[in-house]
Amino acid sequence: MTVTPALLQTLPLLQSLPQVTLAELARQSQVKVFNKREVVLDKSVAPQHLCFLLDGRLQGVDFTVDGKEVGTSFTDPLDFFGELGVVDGELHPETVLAIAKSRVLMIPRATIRPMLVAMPAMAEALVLRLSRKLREAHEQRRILGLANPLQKVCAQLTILSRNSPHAELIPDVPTHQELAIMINASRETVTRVFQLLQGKGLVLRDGNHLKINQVTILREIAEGQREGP
Amino acid sequence: MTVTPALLQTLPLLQSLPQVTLAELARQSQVKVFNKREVVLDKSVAPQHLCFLLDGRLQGVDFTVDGKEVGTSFTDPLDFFGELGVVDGELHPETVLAIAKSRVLMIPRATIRPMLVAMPAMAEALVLRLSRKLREAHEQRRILGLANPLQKVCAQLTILSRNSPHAELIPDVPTHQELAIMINASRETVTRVFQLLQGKGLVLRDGNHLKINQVTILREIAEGQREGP
DNA sequence: CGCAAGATGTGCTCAGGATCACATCCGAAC
DNA sequence: GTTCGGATGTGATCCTGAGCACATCTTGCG
Repeated sequence: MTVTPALLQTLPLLQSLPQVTLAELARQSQVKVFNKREVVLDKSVAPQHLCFLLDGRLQGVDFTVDGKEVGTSFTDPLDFFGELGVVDGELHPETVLAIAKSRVLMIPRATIRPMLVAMPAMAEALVLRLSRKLREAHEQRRILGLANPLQKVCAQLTILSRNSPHAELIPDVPTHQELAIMINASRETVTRVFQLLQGKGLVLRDGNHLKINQVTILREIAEGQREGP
Repeated sequence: MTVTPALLQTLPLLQSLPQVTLAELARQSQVKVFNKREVVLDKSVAPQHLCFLLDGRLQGVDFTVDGKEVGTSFTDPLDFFGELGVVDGELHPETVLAIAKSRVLMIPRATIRPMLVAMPAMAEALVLRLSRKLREAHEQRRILGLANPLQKVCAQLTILSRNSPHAELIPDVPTHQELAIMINASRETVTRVFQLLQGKGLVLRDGNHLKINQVTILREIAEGQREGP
């Protein structure tokens, strides 16, 4: 698949670049398609590309020695990932998996890294995004401190909904298992929470998507201001 | 207390700066002393300073509505914090508390922010440090997925020891309560784990410090490769 | 030196969620 | 349409760590 400068310009990180640079980047970039469950980036390798998710959904996961999985992040379309390895040359801290069919744009490290440090506008955009990622990590950590699985699920759904183009609809919604590892809960517990939420008409499964009826109520439950028995 | 350029030069982030700039920064900076349990940075305010910990130890904490506390990070001497607000102007995501008597150097946002974006060497240093903070957040998240409190405590101690000047000695060691909120455990559980570790002679409390006998063994326990019955 | 506050140590109880074991259900591929 | 693998739904059991209630030990401080 060919990459056009116009496509690159839709990516927030690259918006400050002049057309000529975009054209050059486009020539060096490639797009790969990943099916559900395919590995996009492995924990044991140093990423050689800065990656942008065009569509679909990815999840960052990590494994403990006994095989248990923890989830650290979801990637939404247009966001980038793999930047840690690009920046410092170290390994990627987590494995990135496709949890829905996804298209990923990849720009070689050798091309993009010099720009990231030499062009102040790009450096600033990178710093701002890294800062937001840190804020997201804090927020995710906060969820893990919540009192019960109901609150945790609601908090996680709130985040997913906030990052969606339409707040009331979460596209390519993660499976119960994928949600479970994000909030340190078992798959069955997440299923039981969903039964409760669906019973109350707060969420509705629609094929690959999840409709949220009132995000506000979910947020209130997450905050512990509303009960769910 | 007066701030000297020589002091500033000991800080990794500022090492690339010329003497004249350091002198100017020194004039604008101040050092504050915080006693144990004092608030260094509040979650509800946008930081107006880039802060460097000179000595002591700080902890980032967050609160849930029901008053429960979660801990997100420890700050070791010479590291900086408060950069998120400096960079993007938003609120600081966590409250930073002194958990030991600490000295903090503060540089006004208005002075330092322009340098951070305009000087490529500083921008790169900032990007590298933000990247490392993200890696640290991932690692902390990983700990929360471990199977039992013994493993979690050992993993946390391993990190503290790794960041110490001497791997075998953790200065200003956090209290059981402070450790507990980092690993999502109760204070009592952490106490019981410490009893076990001390009984085996793996760690030794020495006033404000903690001596670690063999970091390797701790790491093995954290990895689940060694039992602790 | 003695006091008070905070930190640590320890037993007991109990609930909540992990785990296991299945029974559906659904959707993609053929 | 059929089939099959993954996803979801649900009960029963068990066990760990939270929570409570104290006792004891440190430490800073007047």
